[in-house]
Amino acid sequence: MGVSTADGPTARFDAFVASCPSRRLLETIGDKWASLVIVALGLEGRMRYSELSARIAGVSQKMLTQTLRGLERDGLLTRTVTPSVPVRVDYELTPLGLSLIETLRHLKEWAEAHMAEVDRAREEYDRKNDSAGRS
Amino acid sequence: MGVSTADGPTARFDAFVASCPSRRLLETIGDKWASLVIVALGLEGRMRYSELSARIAGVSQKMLTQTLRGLERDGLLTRTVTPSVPVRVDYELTPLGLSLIETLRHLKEWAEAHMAEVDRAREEYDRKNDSAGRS
DNA sequence: CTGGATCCCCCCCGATACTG
DNA sequence: CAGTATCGGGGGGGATCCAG
Repeated sequence: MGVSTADGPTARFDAFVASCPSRRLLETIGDKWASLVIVALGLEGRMRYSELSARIAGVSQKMLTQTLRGLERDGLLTRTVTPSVPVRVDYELTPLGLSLIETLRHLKEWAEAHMAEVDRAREEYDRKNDSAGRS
Repeated sequence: MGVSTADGPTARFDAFVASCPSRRLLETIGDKWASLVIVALGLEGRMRYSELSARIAGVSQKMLTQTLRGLERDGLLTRTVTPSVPVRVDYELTPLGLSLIETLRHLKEWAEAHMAEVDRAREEYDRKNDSAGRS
């Protein structure tokens, strides 16, 4: 709140309001671990907590759990507890989560097509600012 | 380091390595202000620093400058200084930056089509955990 | 007008220890 | 096996002042 005092003619394009769907989506999948969890589940189908933990190298228990809770809350995946000993918990994408994978593929395609350009731009930019510097 | 000791058969899918293009792209556009700058420039074409500052409500000078530098480094936009008094600086998307807008549109489309579902899922999730809570 | 420099707070996140 | 609770460091990012 505070960004847009009125919902009327003040907001010309909604992309700049916090409630804009696109921005909220970016906050979700822009999350480092969230997208990895989604991709992993998209590839493997259904995974246990320990499988996810092993698959996504570098994630801590805390972040994995936190990420899974968030995605479950968003309705992107389901959490299934099998009350055995020891407990078994499985995670699986919902149809909603599966549909998101299509979108992630578009991102992947752009990245694979253009990230090399980004690399070159970075090298050039860094080279200019490392040696010659400013002014 | 430590994530992938070997580049050989250890890494089965590159999406989980930090150098994966998709992940790097997500780090870029997942940045709160970066995507807003890109969208703004995509709509308006060419904008001055002050125009961007006014257009993207809530961004601080520091973050705006920092974001612009990052995007310039990535080759997504150009920075043009007109040495008048006072100085005038214009920002404009490069062809590379323009191509990224197409990708952002896919995100937008998914968001507009499905974010309502996410909202419903959240409400339901919160309602269940606010009242009944945990066992 | 554009933005660099500095201070500083907050929150994210990793590490560790403990529970069912 | 699958978490929760807690502590603490580090960095993101806002506010402010200053420079070109």
